[in-house]
Amino acid sequence: MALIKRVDLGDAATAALRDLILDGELPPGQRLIETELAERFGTSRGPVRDALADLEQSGLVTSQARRGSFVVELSTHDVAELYSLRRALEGLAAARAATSAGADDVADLRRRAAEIGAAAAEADRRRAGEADMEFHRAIVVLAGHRRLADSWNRLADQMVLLMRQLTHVRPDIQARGGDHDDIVDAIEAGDTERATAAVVQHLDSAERALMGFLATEQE
Amino acid sequence: MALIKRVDLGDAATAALRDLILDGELPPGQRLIETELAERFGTSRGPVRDALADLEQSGLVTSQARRGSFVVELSTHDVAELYSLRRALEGLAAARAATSAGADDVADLRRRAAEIGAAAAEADRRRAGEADMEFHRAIVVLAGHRRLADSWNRLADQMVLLMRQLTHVRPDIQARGGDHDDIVDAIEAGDTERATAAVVQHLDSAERALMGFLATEQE
DNA sequence: TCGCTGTCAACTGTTAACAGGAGACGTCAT
DNA sequence: ATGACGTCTCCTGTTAACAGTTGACAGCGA
Repeated sequence: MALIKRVDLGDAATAALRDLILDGELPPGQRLIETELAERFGTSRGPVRDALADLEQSGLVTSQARRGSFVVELSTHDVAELYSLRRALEGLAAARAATSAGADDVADLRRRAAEIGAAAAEADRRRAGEADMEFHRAIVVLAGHRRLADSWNRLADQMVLLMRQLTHVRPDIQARGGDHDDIVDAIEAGDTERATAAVVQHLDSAERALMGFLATEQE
Repeated sequence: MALIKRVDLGDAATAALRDLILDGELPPGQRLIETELAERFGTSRGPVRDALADLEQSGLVTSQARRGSFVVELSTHDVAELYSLRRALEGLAAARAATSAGADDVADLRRRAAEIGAAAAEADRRRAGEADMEFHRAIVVLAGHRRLADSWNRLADQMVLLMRQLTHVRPDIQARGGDHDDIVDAIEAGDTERATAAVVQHLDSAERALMGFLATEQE
């Protein structure tokens, strides 16, 4: 029995617009005109307004009253904010995951960590980046904390946009994996302190690598 | 020259609805009917929908598709989520505040801490609760971290709702101050580790007190 | 008495139309 | 040539109307 598709145009528009932005079709700084998007999606402006409001909360869009909406442009300052907040959130997530994860959860994490390595080995940066985000997302999900997940998801969208923004300029960034295993080990051992420390350190080095690249990139 | 008030009905409706909820006029579980609110605010349903969407992001309202919106009811599970996330966010905030706060910032914090004590001494729980939130908010603002502040503000709204929900049942909860001073001391000293630890410990004991109360309350 | 079915009212999701503000462009004066 | 002013167009904020769903309730049958 196939359920009948019961689309909510607002949600559909949100998903469609998010994809347009994250796929780079609408570049950072791009002005977003409600009527234009509505026509593109085949709806009226209502659902588009919903989508813009949603994505503003996700940090992908900024709105200026009576001026319009724009795809956000992330700066190095934003990178610093994103990573510092990720450390706080994912540190908590890893600790909780360490206490709650079962054997199959750990196996799943290992599989994901391996996927990152495999993609990196093939120099498939796109796939490696996505696998990396999925690895981190899996830990957040394991934490079993709705509000934590909500906050993290907003950052995740911005991270994808950030990567898009960077690889567009020069596709050279990707955290070499490796310490993903440390994280999984700590979670498997149920060691909350070490799990937190491993995640924090991992994110720290990722940020440093990114910042170093941006520094050389900018002058 | 007084600026001409340039109201955005959407924002105004959000503020109005938030006040209605946080003042307890719309109790937890209350069904929120768009047309009713629109009439109450003297607008059409558009701005009301904006407000509902906003407050859903803030965690004050839940929406079920085609079923309507409701004021959220917070459970002990939600309390646990709120406090664990607050520890993560405010721990980071305190650390950043410790590195960035100037002498006048510290003085401001001391003033706020004293206000909490004063209100508590007069057994004015309402005022003490508000002063407490403002103290914590001040630290978050000092952190100078937009995304952190955004995440925290969502939780803050839910905290106010939580207090409203509880003091309505039995107005007996209020974290006795005291360790607020420890937090300020650490920030003044510029000691990030201690600042984080002080905030975490403060929130930890506040949560325990609250949970203990809820445990006795429920049976 | 209990369960099923069909009707009905209410409310949400969606659309189309209206009004005012903001920026762009051309014109005019200096 | 340059700057100020006025017009004009486009777009957002807002409103009102339309259509489909949901839950409730009454009536019917077992």
